[in-house]
Amino acid sequence: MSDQIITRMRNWITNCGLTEGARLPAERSLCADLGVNRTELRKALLVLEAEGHVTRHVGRGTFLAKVSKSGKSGRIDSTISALSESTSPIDAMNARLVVEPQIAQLAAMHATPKHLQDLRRLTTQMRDASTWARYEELDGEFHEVIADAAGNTLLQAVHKIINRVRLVVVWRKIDTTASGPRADYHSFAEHDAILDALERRNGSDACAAMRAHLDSTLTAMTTPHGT
Amino acid sequence: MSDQIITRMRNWITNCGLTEGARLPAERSLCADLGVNRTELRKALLVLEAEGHVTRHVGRGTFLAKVSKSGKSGRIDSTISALSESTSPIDAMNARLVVEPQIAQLAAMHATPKHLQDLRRLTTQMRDASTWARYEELDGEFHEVIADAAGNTLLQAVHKIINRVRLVVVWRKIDTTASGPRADYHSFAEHDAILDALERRNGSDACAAMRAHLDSTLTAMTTPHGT
DNA sequence: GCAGTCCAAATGGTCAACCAATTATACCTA
DNA sequence: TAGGTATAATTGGTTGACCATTTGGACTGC
Repeated sequence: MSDQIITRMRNWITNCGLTEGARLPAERSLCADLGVNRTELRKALLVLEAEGHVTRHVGRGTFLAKVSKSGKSGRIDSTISALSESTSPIDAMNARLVVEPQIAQLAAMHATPKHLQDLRRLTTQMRDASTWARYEELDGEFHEVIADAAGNTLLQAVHKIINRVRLVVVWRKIDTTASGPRADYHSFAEHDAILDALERRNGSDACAAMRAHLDSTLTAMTTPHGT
Repeated sequence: MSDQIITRMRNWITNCGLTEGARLPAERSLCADLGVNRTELRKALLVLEAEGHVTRHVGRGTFLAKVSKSGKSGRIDSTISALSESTSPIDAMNARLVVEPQIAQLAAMHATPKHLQDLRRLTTQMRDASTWARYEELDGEFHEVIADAAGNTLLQAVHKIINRVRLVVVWRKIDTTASGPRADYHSFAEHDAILDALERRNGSDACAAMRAHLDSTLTAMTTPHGT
């Protein structure tokens, strides 16, 4: 499919080290380098031209237009805003339930001492959080550290996307006037269980503990939060 | 300039009164209506396809895309090119192993008769594929239909991202000169097993069958492909 | 040495015939 | 009549030769 060629060309452009305004290799040599025929390459170039990334002139060649080499985060941002328009809160939580337990399982294998140390620090800080906003911030960091510990950059990115879509989609129902989580807040013990499994390098326990944690959160979210 | 044709096509689409999923006139008649030759029209259609506004199928025609999908794909593309720079082939396959089995499990619950019918058709077509490229295309569609059947737009998007990053990252090692998969190709039975579990609405079986399929593919990928 | 000219090579663009997939239709058989 | 099968028509996709433009160097004349 030519869709793939377009992606490869985008990739090539960002990696070829050419600055804006530079001339690309001729079509006939470029398609030999990439191992595709000229028609496929021209299809990709046409799309890139329509997007404004390159300009082409007969007899002269193809040139890079001014492409802002924005970092990954900016592009992920636009993905998130697009996805959040068509995702329901339930979908977001279910997606989290699909990915995070297995991320925890991988983290049990690959977590470094630094990761475990950070997680221990975070569990302590969460217990001391005086506001819900502060707690949420620490909780998000807790999950991000685990995703990082899994050692898979693609899964880490997926985790980031899912969680940020979730933050956009599920509106905070937490009473922001409250002072903070009580000492017996259920998530404390659940976080401890996850961390304990990670320290024991027990992947299946970590997976189960993470699933229990998310289930518990989902239940709390869908239940009216009276006492 | 073909830029103008693209604009005219955009206007034509918005004014023609066709609803989403409707079929456009055939290229040969459309380019007569618009007074342009087929090459120019096809350039415009290619851009519109890359933008996600239309989809095209050999022998069937060109169709207006679902509006929910339009606009997202282009942005997902840039996300993919960014991610593929920092993802290893092993990471890509592992990410697939994390997400797809559970997607299959959800699909067992939510698949519509239409989904199952499409999957049955695809399994047949894959057996008849005369080239590896054709088989890969159908296989990709098979997995996409399952992701769609899971009924979770966020998971579907995640699945799409992972698979397209994988396509960029793991370079095709398949001998493109070969005629196509043999009749006893292992994936045939594995696809059948997945489809069978989906038709029986058995989520755990579907999950296991998908995992077995991906494991098998991963093994084949990492093993030198002698006989 | 220099300006001008010409021409060949290289480049992106175009076209018509052909290919492959799909669908519609006619036809046959039970 | 129902259903299957072969066949033709339709559709989007591909290919290779060819076209139009630009560039750069060789050549010429002064």
